[in-house]
Amino acid sequence: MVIECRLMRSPEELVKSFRESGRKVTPQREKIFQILQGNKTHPTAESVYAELLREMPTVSLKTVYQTLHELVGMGEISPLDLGTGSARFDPNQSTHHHLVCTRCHSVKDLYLDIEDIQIPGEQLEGFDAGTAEITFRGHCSKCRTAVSGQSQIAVHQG
Amino acid sequence: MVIECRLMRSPEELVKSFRESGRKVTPQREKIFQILQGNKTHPTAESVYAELLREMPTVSLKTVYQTLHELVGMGEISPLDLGTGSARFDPNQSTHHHLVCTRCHSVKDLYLDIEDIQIPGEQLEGFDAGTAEITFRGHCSKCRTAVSGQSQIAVHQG
DNA sequence: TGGTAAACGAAAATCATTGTTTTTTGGCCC
DNA sequence: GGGCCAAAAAACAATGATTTTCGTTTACCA
Repeated sequence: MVIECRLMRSPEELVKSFRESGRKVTPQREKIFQILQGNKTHPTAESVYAELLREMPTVSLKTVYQTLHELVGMGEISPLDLGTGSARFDPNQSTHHHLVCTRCHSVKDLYLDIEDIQIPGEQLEGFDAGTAEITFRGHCSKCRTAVSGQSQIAVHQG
Repeated sequence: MVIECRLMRSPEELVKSFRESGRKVTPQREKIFQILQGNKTHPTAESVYAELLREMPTVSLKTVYQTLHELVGMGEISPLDLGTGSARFDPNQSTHHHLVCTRCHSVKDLYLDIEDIQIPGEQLEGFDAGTAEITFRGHCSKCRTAVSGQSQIAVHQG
């Protein structure tokens, strides 16, 4: 499997693309583009909002959601539901999978060179599978230490 | 990879287990055990509640959530976040994956006989991956027909 | 059979997200 | 540069899923 690199376009290109598709470009939107560019933290709407607030104290969360949805619709970012409570958005559009820490909810990208997974036909029952995401769950290095440390005083928890 | 079969224990065994661990057994809980046993619909808390209501009109949703969480904590059922809006619970604890219909949100179990997936060490960075779930997204046979039919009148939507 | 901690039910609270309404503004026309 | 108008923003109410709170009831061990 060849891994191809597809990142979200640059803020400048997005501005152009927004205008071309009849969308308007506002300072709020431009700033959101910048926050997302090259962002590898798999931000939630809330975390984008928090960063945006630092420069635009009156911006509303609704605006963030709306812009993120526009970007998803245009195929610039991917929505991600990793079971961490809120939706995440990923400007990295390359084929990749995720490591999710079940303790601190951090997410790390994973590039796997795996063969296409074969699904036995009798189990498909006419299902048309377009995408396959693999989510690995466990503990990140930080939490692994924290958990083993913690277990000495709270063995019976969890 | 050998697929081993681990189902939720029977209602009778769960009653015993609840008592042994200091938990109390109420009629509400017993009924929830029965609803879950052998259930392959990946029910949400809400759908368990709906079924429970038929026999116990005064039961509260809170009771359902509490009991489901107890069962998750005891390892009898698995919580499942498949991006369908609400958490689902699966009494089937065998290693399996899921087909999720992006249109009607139905979920189907999938038993894949795949090798353990190798993660390149340099990408792991000390991460300790315990589980790997593969989620296939696409359209179930019903929705496949529905979607292609619909597209003739609403080509520009979506 | 009674005491007590656990579980229950009802309703309010919370969290993530979406709708609604009113006001503001980007981008085109002159 | 000023005006227009639909799109976007802001403020805020509303929704759906889940959790908290709190007063009441109940399982179960003594």
